Amino acid sequence: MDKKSKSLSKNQKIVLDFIQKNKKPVKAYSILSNVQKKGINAPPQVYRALEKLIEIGKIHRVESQNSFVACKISNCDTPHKTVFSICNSCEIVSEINDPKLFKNLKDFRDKDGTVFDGYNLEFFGTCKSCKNKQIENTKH
Amino acid sequence: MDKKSKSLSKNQKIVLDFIQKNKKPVKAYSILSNVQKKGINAPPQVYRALEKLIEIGKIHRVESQNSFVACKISNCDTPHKTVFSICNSCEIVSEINDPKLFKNLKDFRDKDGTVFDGYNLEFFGTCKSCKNKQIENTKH
DNA sequence: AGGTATAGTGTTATAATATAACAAATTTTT
DNA sequence: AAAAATTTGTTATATTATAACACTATACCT
Repeated sequence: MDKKSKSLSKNQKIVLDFIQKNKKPVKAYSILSNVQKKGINAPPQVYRALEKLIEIGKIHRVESQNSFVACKISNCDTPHKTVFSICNSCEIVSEINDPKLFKNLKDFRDKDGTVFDGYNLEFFGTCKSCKNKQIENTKH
Repeated sequence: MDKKSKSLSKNQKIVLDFIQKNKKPVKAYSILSNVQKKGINAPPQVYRALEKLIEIGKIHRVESQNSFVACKISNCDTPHKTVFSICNSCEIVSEINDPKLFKNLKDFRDKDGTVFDGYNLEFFGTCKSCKNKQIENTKH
């Protein structure tokens, strides 16, 4: 049994469920309006669930978007160590799981030798699909 | 002459000046209240200046804090490629300029081979000074 | 099982962060 | 000097997030 899978509360389940259903990251108030039929009425209920879900690593916060996305890494035991690629055009976000990069970041320490508890890395660019669309549009 | 140093507008100078005076990152509304005596009256004036200063690389946005900090890298010609260390305790932010890490990030491409225009990396931990204070407090 | 500590809930109000929209002034380019 | 582009000043409002408080459910302990 996984220590982290203590079982979520009602609101935590509702919020996680909604986030997992979405391929793209979702915003807090979008979550709110989508789960009101399930009995979540006010922002603090959403933000509390988000806080907990982030803490246990089930979701991540995409800082540059103020949005939230489900962790895609199975059996994720490393909350607060995240790498994303973000398309500047369609804003789609993918979680990156690159062992070499992961190791580089994990082992990094600064000039003082400080070790870090966590990190968040966001790459920005144009995703393949958007790049293709741009090329389409160039053809007169 | 540097292409980027086109000369800043009045509000841009005022805002940059204030950010550069501060060792810690500053928040937009803190900037506003501190430059009101210089004739900047409303949020949009601050946010516009911030937007431009970020664009030209004079300042960076610390995403996890919604705050803004002057670029510490002399002759910075790489806006949107930033690495910070952030103390969880005192929230002080240092810009990291590590050639090896820089190269790793610059050269990184994802599974599709996509090259990225930029990135933002934020490391979280406890800075030396805060760690020392914690040890002090342990000594009954 | 009963007591108590911990975590979660529901609610109202409000704080903090950020942008839209528009008219006027300034600077840059031609 | 006219046209174009940028910056300004302003009001209003949108978006994101938290404080505070009373209450309820769950876990945990001997």
